[in-house]
Amino acid sequence: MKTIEIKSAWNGNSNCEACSIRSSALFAELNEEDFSKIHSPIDDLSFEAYANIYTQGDSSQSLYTLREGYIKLLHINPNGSSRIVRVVLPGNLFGMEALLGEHYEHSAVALTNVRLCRIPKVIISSLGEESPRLHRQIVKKWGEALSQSESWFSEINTGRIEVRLAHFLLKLAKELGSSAIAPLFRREDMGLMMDVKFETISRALASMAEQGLLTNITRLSVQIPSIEALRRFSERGI
Amino acid sequence: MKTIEIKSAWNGNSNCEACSIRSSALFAELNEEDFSKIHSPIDDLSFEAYANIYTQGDSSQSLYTLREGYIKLLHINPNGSSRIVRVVLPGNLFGMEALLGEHYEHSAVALTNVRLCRIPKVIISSLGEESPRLHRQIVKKWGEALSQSESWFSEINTGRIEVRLAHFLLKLAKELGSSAIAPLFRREDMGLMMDVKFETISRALASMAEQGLLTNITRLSVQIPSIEALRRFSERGI
DNA sequence: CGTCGTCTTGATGGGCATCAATACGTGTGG
DNA sequence: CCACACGTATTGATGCCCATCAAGACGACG
Repeated sequence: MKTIEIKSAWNGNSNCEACSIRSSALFAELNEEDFSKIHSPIDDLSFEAYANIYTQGDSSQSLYTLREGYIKLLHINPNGSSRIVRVVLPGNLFGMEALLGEHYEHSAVALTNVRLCRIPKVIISSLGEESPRLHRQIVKKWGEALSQSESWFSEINTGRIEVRLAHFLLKLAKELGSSAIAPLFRREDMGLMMDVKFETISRALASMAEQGLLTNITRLSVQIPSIEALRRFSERGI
Repeated sequence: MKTIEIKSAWNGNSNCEACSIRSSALFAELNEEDFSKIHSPIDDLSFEAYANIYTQGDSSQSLYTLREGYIKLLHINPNGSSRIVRVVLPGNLFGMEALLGEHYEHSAVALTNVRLCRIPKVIISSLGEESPRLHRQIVKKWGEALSQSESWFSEINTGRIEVRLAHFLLKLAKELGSSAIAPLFRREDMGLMMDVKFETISRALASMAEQGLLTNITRLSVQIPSIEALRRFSERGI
């Protein structure tokens, strides 16, 4: 039996006022006076790919904002099967259930190396008493999460697998002129997101490469020679 | 060509302080003083089954709480296909995107005859300035919506269709001792929720009746002779 | 270089889509 | 009140897409 080592690192306490992603993060609307009211430490943490951030059912003491990398949120069903309910992108908030209940309602696992900020929920509740701005921002971020979760499922889980994969890639692609590069994850993870088996993901990628929609498929990324062509494919299935 | 008549009725302005579902609704935490600050009218409306409440892309001026009946929220994809992203149950809040942006991000359509309250968003923003209680309640309701949406998809969209249908029925069933009765909707709507065609829903219902899991299937409802048996089936697929 | 985990590719079978025909229910008009 | 039309639900036949089982390739790492 092998011990599973979860690798993480503490990068210090966050300086939120100077944070590079502050404009897109939770504390965007806070001013200097608000920051002076933050006393509990906000930790800046790094995790390696596949590390566990928290597990469904854990006592929820903090919520998080993702700075770099990708995270999957998975819901584990009573029968043991699991399903990826959301992919967290940089700038997104996750673990907000901490504010409501005592336990996380899903597990958060790193898909890549990640860097994130851990915000103790006591900060939110104490600061929330005094700062309507913070509450507004939470409502806004939360709403974005809901709407991303809904459109994620709607677009990633309808139609033939190749079409779904096209939507998935378009959501994550970083444009470089008319072409682009999109990250890939473990085929099994991608299968959980789109509700197919990993072999099917593999076949779909190969088939789309044959059609000229994708090139240069590796474990971790894929090139999209023409975003326009892929978008047409995703909309019309051609 | 036939004109489609959308039938709705105005039941008057809501008296939120005396509302029967107030404890589970948005204004649960407000006190008398807060209510005195509400000036815009909150309408109490009724819609017939299949009526449109609002449409994706409409200018969003209000959010809603459902009092009676069921509502489907559908997301319409760029390619024209649509998918039910959430089913709204009595006491739930919907249309919260109104607070964030200028347009609704999905359409809301009545599955049955419904009764609901329409809350202009100006109430929330003006009241929100002064009442942290209301903001807390919005965050809470919104979080419930997110978590329902996630668990909805996770449990209703994994596995064989009969298993998914079992989860669906268990979520909506009203217990009567050891048996129960669950509402059904149009087969096409149910198909959109579980991502199958309406014929498949029909076949699944028939097959589960043959197995003794369901009896008395009609257009609008179905009897569950043993909730326990259905739950075992939903968890183990037997 | 060998092992292990992951990815790819092949063969077969099952579940759902699709097309089609029929049955049921509700409302309309004769 | 019955006949008919229309929307919805059921049931059947066929084919496609994906799951499953299996074997082999590739890459990372000790």
